[in-house]
Amino acid sequence: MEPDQPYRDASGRTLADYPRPSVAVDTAVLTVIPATPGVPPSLAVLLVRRDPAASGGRAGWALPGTFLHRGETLADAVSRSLSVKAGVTGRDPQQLHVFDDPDRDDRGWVLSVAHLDVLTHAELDALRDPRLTRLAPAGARLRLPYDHAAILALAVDRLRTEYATGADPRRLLGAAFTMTDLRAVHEAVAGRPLQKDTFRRFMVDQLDELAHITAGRVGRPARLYAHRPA
Amino acid sequence: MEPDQPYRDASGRTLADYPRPSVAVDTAVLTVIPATPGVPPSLAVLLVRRDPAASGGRAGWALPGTFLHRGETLADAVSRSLSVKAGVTGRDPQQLHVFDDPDRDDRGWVLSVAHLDVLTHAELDALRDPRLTRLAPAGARLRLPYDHAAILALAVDRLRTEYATGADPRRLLGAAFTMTDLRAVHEAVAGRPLQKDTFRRFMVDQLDELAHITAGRVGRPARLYAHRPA
DNA sequence: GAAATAGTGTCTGTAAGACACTATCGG
DNA sequence: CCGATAGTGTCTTACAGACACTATTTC
Repeated sequence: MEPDQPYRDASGRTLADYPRPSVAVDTAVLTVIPATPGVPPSLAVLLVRRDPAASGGRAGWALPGTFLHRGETLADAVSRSLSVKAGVTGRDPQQLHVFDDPDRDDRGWVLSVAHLDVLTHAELDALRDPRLTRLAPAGARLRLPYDHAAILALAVDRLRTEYATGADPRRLLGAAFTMTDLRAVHEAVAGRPLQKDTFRRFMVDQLDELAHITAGRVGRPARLYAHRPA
Repeated sequence: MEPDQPYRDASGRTLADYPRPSVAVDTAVLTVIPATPGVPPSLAVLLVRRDPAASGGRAGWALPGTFLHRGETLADAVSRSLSVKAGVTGRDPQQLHVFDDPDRDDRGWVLSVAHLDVLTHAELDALRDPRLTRLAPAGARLRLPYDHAAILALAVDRLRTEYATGADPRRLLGAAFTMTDLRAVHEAVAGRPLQKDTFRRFMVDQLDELAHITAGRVGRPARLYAHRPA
């Protein structure tokens, strides 16, 4: 990837002659676990077992991460780390922040670019390796190494901001859903109950109204909606 | 800075045995140039002369930037680049985004962390070296190298978002100012005129009302306000 | 008084929060 | 009919946008 005639500065040195940091990516993969009878849906984060060699022999759980390889973009590295460490294919990782404390990693000088990615629970549970990964409640104060607790907090905050502005912007719901389904997802992200009527009025004109109606369940059937193509 | 017993991974290699990118910082330093008779205040960005050696002999202007040195935080590197390249002391640089295209810099593999910093025109004009720097209108489509046009656009957007939420959050105004002064600054940042009455009603209860009044000028004297201590 | 600038009264439209009501199903 | 869930009517409050008015100065 280096040019044949590497660039040399005024003192005749190339970029490689100056000290460079290692650059890592760490990703908070968030999802919404669907409701089960009696349990509301909840926001969860994907954790992977820490490499014992990299963590000084200590066990534990951490956000998936990896070092950036030559020729890769950060998004590539995020996808690779999810694929290798969790068996999961990422969708659209989004940068959050660079953690840059020179002493944050005792292995050396390591910058970490924090990312957020969002997957449906179906994708995540079908793909992830249960021996290497677990899902933990994203709202809880988890004990995580490095800056991972801060990354998680940033990621949840970012996702909440996104979900406050529109209808399921990360497409966690499928092709057809009821207003109650949509509200349940938004409540899981927000971490608090939302008003039924206000919520509906805000969302209804951002969605396509389908002709179909739910049937077979208790209570009045619900209208079905779909995401607007946009 | 390296520990005496460097960390070795499963294959016995240290972090330094893997390829690492160079990491740069580039900063959009924004300011508001005060009104002169007949000319409204305007948002401006600080540009520095490009190092001809680094730009293949081509002249031109760019955002100030530098490479990250060992032991430095990104904010440190931003401050250093402003100090060395422009003679300016930065205040509170804020990360915007990491530009990570592996081919974005023809000198090699260089990541750039874009930053925003904001200074008063007084600070900037007292400190900056006019032979090395100029102020350019931040709204214009400037021809800038690398991703600098994108960085500038991100920086302006971020500043607009900040100024939409409160009264002069970056403290571009001094200890006492009129509502018209405040509105002029917000209009320069927003890049469009704002309603006099709506603006006042939104701002007035975020400020401390001073006892003093302007005098000596044409028209009704104006009440003076100060930033609330926060 | 005229020009200029500062500041306010008030109407309209929109939207959130809150509450209670109506609608339509299964059993 | 009852229980359960879906969906709406409507009141209150708040606030942005818009317009026109009043207030206080210099000349």
